[in-house]
Amino acid sequence: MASVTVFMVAEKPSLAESISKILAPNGQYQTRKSYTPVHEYNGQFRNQNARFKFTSVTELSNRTCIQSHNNWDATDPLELFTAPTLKLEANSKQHITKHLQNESRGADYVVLWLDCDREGENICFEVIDNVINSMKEPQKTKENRILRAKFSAITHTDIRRAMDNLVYPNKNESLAVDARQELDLKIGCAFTRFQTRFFQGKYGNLDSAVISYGPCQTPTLSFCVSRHDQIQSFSPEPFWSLAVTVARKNNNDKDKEETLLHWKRERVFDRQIARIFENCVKEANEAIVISVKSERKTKSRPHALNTVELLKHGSSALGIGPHDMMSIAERLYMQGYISYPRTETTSYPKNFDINAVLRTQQAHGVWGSYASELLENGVHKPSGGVDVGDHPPITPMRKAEEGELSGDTWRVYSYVTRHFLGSISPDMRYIRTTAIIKINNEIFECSGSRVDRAGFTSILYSRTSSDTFIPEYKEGERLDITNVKLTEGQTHPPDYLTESEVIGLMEKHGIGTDASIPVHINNICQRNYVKVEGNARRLVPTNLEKIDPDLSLPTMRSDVEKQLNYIALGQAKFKDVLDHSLKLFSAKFKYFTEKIGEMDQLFEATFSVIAETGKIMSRCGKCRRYMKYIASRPQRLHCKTCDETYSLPQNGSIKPYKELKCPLDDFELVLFSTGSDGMGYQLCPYCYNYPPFENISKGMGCNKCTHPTCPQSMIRNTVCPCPQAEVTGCKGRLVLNATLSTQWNLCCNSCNLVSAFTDKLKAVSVTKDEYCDDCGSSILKIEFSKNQTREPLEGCILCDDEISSLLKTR
DNA sequence: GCAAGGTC
Repeated sequence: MASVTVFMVAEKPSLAESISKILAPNGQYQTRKSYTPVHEYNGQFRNQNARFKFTSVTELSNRTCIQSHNNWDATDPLELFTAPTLKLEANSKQHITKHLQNESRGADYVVLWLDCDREGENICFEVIDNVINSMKEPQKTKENRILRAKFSAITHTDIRRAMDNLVYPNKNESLAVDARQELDLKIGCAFTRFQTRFFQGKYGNLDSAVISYGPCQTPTLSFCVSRHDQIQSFSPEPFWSLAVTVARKNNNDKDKEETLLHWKRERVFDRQIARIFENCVKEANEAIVISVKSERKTKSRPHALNTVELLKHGSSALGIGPHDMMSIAERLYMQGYISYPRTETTSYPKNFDINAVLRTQQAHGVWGSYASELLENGVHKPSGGVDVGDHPPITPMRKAEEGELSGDTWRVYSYVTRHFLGSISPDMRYIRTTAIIKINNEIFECSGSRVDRAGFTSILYSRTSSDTFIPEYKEGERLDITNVKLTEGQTHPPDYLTESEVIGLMEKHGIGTDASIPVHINNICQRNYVKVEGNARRLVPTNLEKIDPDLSLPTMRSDVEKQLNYIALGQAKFKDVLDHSLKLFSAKFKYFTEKIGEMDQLFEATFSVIAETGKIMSRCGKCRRYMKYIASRPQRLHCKTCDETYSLPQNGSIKPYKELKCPLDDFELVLFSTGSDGMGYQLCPYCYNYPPFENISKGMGCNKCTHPTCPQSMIRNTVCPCPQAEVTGCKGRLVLNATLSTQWNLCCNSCNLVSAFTDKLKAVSVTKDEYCDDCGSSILKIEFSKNQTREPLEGCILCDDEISSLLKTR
């Protein structure tokens, strides 16, 4: 019988392996090392003998970039909304692309085992793009040979069922993700650039390199800010409360217990009225017990552990921030101590072998006997929780003793294991007794509770809740009043949100995912919008937090999500939704830029205007007055008279330099030193050129070898693009310079006009003996720095729009 | 230098 090849792809290596284990006959397969491992086995597929090849992707995701609009200075942010976007390969993607192409060569079928959510569907289509041309008979394959496995848990039944019911990938769901990516990118970039530029040009002590905006990070920040506003606008109110103690009659003095009662009215806000109540109680001779009730109560064991719960507990109880928590959990997972730490699921899947996990902990030095007891007496099946079908809950995978893991790693492992044990332990049971006591006509109560069965609390908490006792009162019993006191208090504002509360709010409003919540919180901390304070880890906004309220509502995200849903369900076209949303946000953006004056007033209250900050540094080449140096990030120079801000190289110190002037533009030079090598560079803050200037200004050509027509430097045939050329008759030629390694610029050797590349470029060179067909200028080759992932450009500096858009002329 | 979403 003929044999077919079935090529299968999972989202990560661990999944390819565990699914192979389930599907391969007798769990037997061969593993071959490649970019990611490939598992192979023989079996049956659609009644044919088949060779299965199962591999995975890791970092396939494409990055979307906005072509030719990377220059912050040359692009109006509003243009970003209509600019074309590009899907570009991440560096390491080249390997995975090749890997997929090689491994799928000659395949008859492709089965996609990517996570069953929209992101997964989107990756399906990326995989398809990469394998389609390697498959046997590519033109025929599209419809019925590329198949999607839909699974919700990594269990035998679920995986087998998925294999027997293969479907087709859903293009609409994938398109919804494409739309989200494009929207997030364009909106994020436009607002971030505008905000950053606007405020950095104006204020001196903004302590952040960038003032970012995003549909997740901004609402996250706004939770913290609205609590801050509540606290600021809070005015305390005085209140009065009655504290009454009673004691049983007929008791000897020595064991006469006094019990503090709780006033049913709690407190009143009027002093006069409080006095009336106080007198009313003071007039009474005794208190009467009206009723005594005992109730059995239970506190339920926790659901199985998911990521959000782990993060919340980490922050509130262990003092470990979400970002650190994830890297610790990641490490524990990689070393095989715990299961996959990114999951939303809070209930153990049906086939989850709880006892097997328990057995791994039986010999544990701390909780081994507890685990054994559970095994003997039977576990308490967890109730409630949801199986989202992504990954099983977070559980321990193998035993680790305290000495084996260090510090926080051990504390996290210990919590994961205790939580697991707690989630299958009996509920906590306690008895609560409440006595209602009347004094004149005022009602008081007191209550106590006694733990009947500690249940899960004995393993999950280091301290189990202790009992509180009250005397065994009887109905109708009369008590002595031993003390009546009117106490005065003040209402307090709510406290700042704890990190744990913010995580809860994000989850509730659907902001971010289990994987990205720590990233968003980390972002707003790192960019100085909030600070984590105290052991309780409360997020307190800094001065940077004032953003337009309309744009920071958590509903911003969910409204967009609604639109995206229509795409996913096939009820709306990708383009229509995208156009609609882009138009909407572009209108919001226009409104925002017009209204920024109002926001500005808020800023003026907390920040000093740039002209009033900084220290005097060097003279401006235009007005000849002194400019001020602003040290807060990003360091820059500001000229008050011209109202201009000039950027400086970062990560180094700036000093005045001998009052020497740049021959090109009259700006005074500064000394830039990085400290690490102790070397200083003399630098013109305006054109970024550095000595020897005399060569440039004399039109001598190369500023390295000083040769007037050095081929390395001179763009031989390129006339100066200076706008005054026709008037001034400038016939200069351009000289190519590089200053401070990445700042490339072109300088006219006659009129000294400088055009600088503001993007970070790896290299700019002149293509030898190639000239533009239209104007005869030299052809320029531009290579971008690594992190830009842009293809090199080649073209004429005067005629090629893309190249000239990279240049800013000063 | 800018988003958010996956993965390592």
